[in-house]
Amino acid sequence: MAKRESNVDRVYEALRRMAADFAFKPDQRINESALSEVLGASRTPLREALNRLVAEGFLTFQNNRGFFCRPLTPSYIMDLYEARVAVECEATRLACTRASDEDIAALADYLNRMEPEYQSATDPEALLAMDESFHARLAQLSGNSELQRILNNLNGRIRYIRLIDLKRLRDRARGKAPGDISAHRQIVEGIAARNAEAATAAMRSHIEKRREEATEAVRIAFSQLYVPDE
Amino acid sequence: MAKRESNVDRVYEALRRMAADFAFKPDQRINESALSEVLGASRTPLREALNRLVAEGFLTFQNNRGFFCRPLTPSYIMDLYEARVAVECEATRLACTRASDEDIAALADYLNRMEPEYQSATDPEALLAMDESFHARLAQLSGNSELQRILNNLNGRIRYIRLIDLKRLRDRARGKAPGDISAHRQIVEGIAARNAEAATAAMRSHIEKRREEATEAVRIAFSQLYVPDE
DNA sequence: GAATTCCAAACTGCATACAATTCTGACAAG
DNA sequence: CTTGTCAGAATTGTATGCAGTTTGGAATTC
Repeated sequence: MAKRESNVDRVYEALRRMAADFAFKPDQRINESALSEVLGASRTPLREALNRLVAEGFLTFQNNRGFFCRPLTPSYIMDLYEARVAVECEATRLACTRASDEDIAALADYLNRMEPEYQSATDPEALLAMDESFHARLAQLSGNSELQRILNNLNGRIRYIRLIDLKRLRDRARGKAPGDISAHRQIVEGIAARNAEAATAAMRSHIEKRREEATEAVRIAFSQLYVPDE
Repeated sequence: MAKRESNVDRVYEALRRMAADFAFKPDQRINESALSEVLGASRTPLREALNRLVAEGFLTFQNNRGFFCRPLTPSYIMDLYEARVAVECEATRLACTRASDEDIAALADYLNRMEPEYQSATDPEALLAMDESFHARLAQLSGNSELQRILNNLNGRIRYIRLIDLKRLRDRARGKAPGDISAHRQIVEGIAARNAEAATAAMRSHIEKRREEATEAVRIAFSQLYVPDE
């Protein structure tokens, strides 16, 4: 009887996904009327959802001109990766002093259970889902919900680029596992040993390795976004 | 002729300030009609602004029940302080390798010029403004606008507690300067020496010293918010 | 041909109206 | 005294309409 989810929430979820996937091209202007028809809602709830996404950095807004997709530039993506370093390293540090042995063991266990799938999966979407899931679980060990919240936001905006990055890893190293689970394992070992320096160093180098590919990944992103096929 | 600022923006700014100052009491339900009259706008732009603030963590939202002020608990405030550590330490680290000598000198200079005012000021609002300004400038030196954005958001939500904290410092140490500018100076010196370890360590201990007071500050916050006078 | 002006069409900004849901408190039953 | 129920009041959810602004391109000028 009671509607569990409002129209705004539904529209918001749909838009977040679209914005994350760059269904709106970088800097593209968004037509409210057209979009409201596609989403089956009037402009009022649509605009409420759009405003949330502006506040989260997925979209931008200009007075009397409406909503636009966020830009896509190497420096923007670098900023996001650097912010991830900030958030995830601190989360790792906190996990070292705060997480229970059981919770750490559970994360290590998760890594072990996932490994076969990790090794065999070739679908970048699946790989990314597992990767994000690991990082999210780790952030949970920090016990800090703000860090988790920020990380979730950063992940949404960086997702498209990480997907490209994973695709490249797969294509470059045929036969080798694209997801370097060893880096994840190293981080968890550091936490298990309650060695904050080792754990954060591992996390930092893990993320920064990906960051270095950002410029190239952005270039590929543009070619994908503006070329009709595949 | 052209309106520079939309109604939504004006309402948003007003609401952000109100939310930061806990003009809405923690967990208090917000009445849209009443608020729209106070702010001189209809519910449509009001709700758009409210949605932005939900996305930024200043407010919460429940379906069919409307908007509520964010809660105020020690653990929530601790989380915010810890997130500040994450963001500001990484910003400091980046500043060490990235900021120009001139920019670092300018920050040191700002600190010197502010010192007399810092020492003499007793108004917590003024002290906090200077403190926030220093931290914002430092974040600028990182060259990372995401870190700046996140810091700005955290500062807004933690502001009320920091204000109380400064008031306590002033009242406890009569005659002594409440703003310990020495900590700030130490951070800048670390950056000037391009010594990331020293600079981030100074930043970390600076913020964590404040964090330790959080529980007590929250207690005071509640007594202020729910007692008529003072 | 390039730059400028101007107008109609398209779009955004916002108030309002009404439907849907939740809240309040009076009353009844246990 | 507590719990349950129910109708009316209050509040939120969303569609719609219109005013104000921007946009795109035809007409005009240099």
